[in-house]
Amino acid sequence: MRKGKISPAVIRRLPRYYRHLDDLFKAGVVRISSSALAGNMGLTASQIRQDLSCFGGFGQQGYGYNVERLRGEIAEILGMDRDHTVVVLGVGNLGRALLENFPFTRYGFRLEAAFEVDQTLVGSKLGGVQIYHYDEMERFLRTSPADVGVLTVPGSAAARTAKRLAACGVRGIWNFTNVELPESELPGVQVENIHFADSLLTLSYFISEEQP
Amino acid sequence: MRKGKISPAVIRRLPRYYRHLDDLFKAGVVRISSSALAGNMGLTASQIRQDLSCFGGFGQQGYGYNVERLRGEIAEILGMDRDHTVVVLGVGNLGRALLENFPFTRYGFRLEAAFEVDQTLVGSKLGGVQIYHYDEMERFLRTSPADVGVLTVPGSAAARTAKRLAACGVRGIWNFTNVELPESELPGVQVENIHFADSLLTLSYFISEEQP
DNA sequence: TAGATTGTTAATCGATTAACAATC
DNA sequence: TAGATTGTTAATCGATTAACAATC
Repeated sequence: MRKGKISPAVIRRLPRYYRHLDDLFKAGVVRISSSALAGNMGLTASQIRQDLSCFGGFGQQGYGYNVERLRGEIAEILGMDRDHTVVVLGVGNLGRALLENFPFTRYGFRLEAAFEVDQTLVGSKLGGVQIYHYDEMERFLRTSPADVGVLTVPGSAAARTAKRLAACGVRGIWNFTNVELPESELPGVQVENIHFADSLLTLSYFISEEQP
Repeated sequence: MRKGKISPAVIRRLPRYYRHLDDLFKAGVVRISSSALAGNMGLTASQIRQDLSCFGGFGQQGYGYNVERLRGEIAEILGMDRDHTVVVLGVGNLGRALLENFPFTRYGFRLEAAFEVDQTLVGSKLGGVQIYHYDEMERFLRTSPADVGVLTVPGSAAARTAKRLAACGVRGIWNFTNVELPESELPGVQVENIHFADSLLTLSYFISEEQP
């Protein structure tokens, strides 16, 4: 289905396509043309057709795209059907926010466990997820390997936690710390960063620029 | 100092430059060459020189860049010296995480207030910030305008809260909801999104791809 | 059939890399 | 001075847009 190497620019747009198609699907829309979707998303019709054609011909001349089918195809391309497993490292406010509110299952992830140093939290559950002591990580992952580790530890613990996760065989790290992880020391591990500070500073730039 | 229009690609890299230069500065490094910084950051020296030259000649032939000066210049370009004001909308787990843990001041933002519908929180403080009722927003912002609103409300309240913020004259919205804000209805407001789901799905793509 | 809309090829635009003269 | 390193111009690469034949 996939035709050769997909460009990073296209990949970064896929989740957004999925989100819009899911909204359309839930709204009962059956078909959509590239130009209607483009209007929706603030892209050009040309770009949408170009992007989707990387993966195969999902549309039909004179008709457009079937919303449900296209949504399903993109879900599959994104790996949402693979039942990935995930563990959370660090149950501070942010870890807690993710455990209690983020709909991992909606995106094909199964939340297996959380790890935390604070003994008052160890042994309890949050969002239905068992919290173990941070040092139980290796033992736990030996018997129940996880695909992804969510890094919500303090910045000072980020690099070494990442290395321990890599040693435990995770294939992805979802990094919420404002620390740049040394990818050279994390072979075979995909790192996806959510850098709050970078995002806020980008906003700062734009609001400063418009009012010099 | 700024030379013409700066490309989006460059702007997105500026916070990362700042972060690395800040680390170097704190580590006591006085000067750095474009190629050393490039090695650090996983970019090319050429790109760094090209990027920085958008804003003027901060370097010196045969020497490189003075870390403290360059850090300061980038801080200024990003508007970190402008004492922006910010309010938080919605004090769930995520709002709380930001109030208690995110170092707004380090990035030049002054946290003025938070707004929440839950009466049990209204009137208390979190991270030193007063929590008002959600409906006090207009009254509060009339007397103390804010530059940025942080959107940590439930998705269902996102669009209408954004519109109210825009009507109150904020110039930026830092959007943590997984909802696409209708920018056409937010004239003059810069929106910067942190879409957790998009980020996780990107990671999902990469770990699924490498193991087909 | 006629109208609509795709998938794809070609043209344009923007971003990155390479090269090098200028100069500290 | 000699060595290092910038800022900038030119070359390459990648991504977006335009155009249109194919076809539902």
